[in-house]
Amino acid sequence: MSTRANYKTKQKEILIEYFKKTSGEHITAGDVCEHLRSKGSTIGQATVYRQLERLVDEGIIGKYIIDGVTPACFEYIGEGVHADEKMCFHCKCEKCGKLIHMHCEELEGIGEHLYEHHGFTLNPMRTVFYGICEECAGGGTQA
Amino acid sequence: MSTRANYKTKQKEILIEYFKKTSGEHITAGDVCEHLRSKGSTIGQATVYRQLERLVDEGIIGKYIIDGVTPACFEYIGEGVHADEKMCFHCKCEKCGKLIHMHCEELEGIGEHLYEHHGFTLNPMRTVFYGICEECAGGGTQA
DNA sequence: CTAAGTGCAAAATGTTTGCATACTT
DNA sequence: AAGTATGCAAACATTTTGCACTTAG
Repeated sequence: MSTRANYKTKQKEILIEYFKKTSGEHITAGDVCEHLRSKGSTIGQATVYRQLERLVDEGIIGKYIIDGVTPACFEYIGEGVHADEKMCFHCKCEKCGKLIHMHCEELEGIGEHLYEHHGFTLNPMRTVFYGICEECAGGGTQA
Repeated sequence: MSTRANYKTKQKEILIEYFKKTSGEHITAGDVCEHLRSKGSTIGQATVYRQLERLVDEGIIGKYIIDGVTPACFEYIGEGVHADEKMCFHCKCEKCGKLIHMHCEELEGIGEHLYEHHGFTLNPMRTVFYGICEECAGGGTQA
């Protein structure tokens, strides 16, 4: 957990740039590879995965596991900034598959509750709420 | 979503029995196959996966996605009973990998909150909270 | 008898790993 | 120069799928 040499490589820069640019979007490892390929600045997928993992560790991006079949997706968080400031939660609709961002103070409370009452330090970055989104629930039948 | 003939097959019975018996435990598809193999009543893994999916649909078992690499795990919920009664949440420790059951009324509140304020119908069955468990956080260095 | 479920094995997919090479410091 | 990151391709693990056969209704 500390064997992090952290060289400043071109590939890492590119990845960070890409995530910074797509801030707010959910990017999969595949998306990254594809995007890079189309940009000419190809990066081996092994490197992509390795750097992604590292960037998550460094808190630069967040990783969200959707369902284990669908590839995990990543999202820019910030470089120096700490996530506490945004505390962004995610909700995944089980019907339409949509991933919803959610900024909510009430929800932030659960983090505290979990800590105070259960000794569990919640990582909102990785936690995804599953359920049915408004459209799918109310709307009725959907795609 | 309704092409469910639902025959009463031996395999299905066996699976339900197994989950009923292991109520409270987290079982992976692999666990099921392995267990069955050792019991002599082998069931093709394709069937296991297919039935597991079905049982989840029927609300007999719940499915929990852990990290996308680790196999998904399942857990008995009940046959006639509806999950609302137990509202069991799960917390996954990112360090030791432990999956913690959690019965908590406070947390149940978030379901309501999500619905009332965000129109999102939470599925506690599939939602897993990620973070660091008490032992790993307080204890210090761990396995 | 007909439709549905089963089982085998192969396929598909996302992610990880080994090793030689290129690059950072 | 020494150590790290990269890249390719093969390896892995889990889950899905095709198809012939068996079973439930």
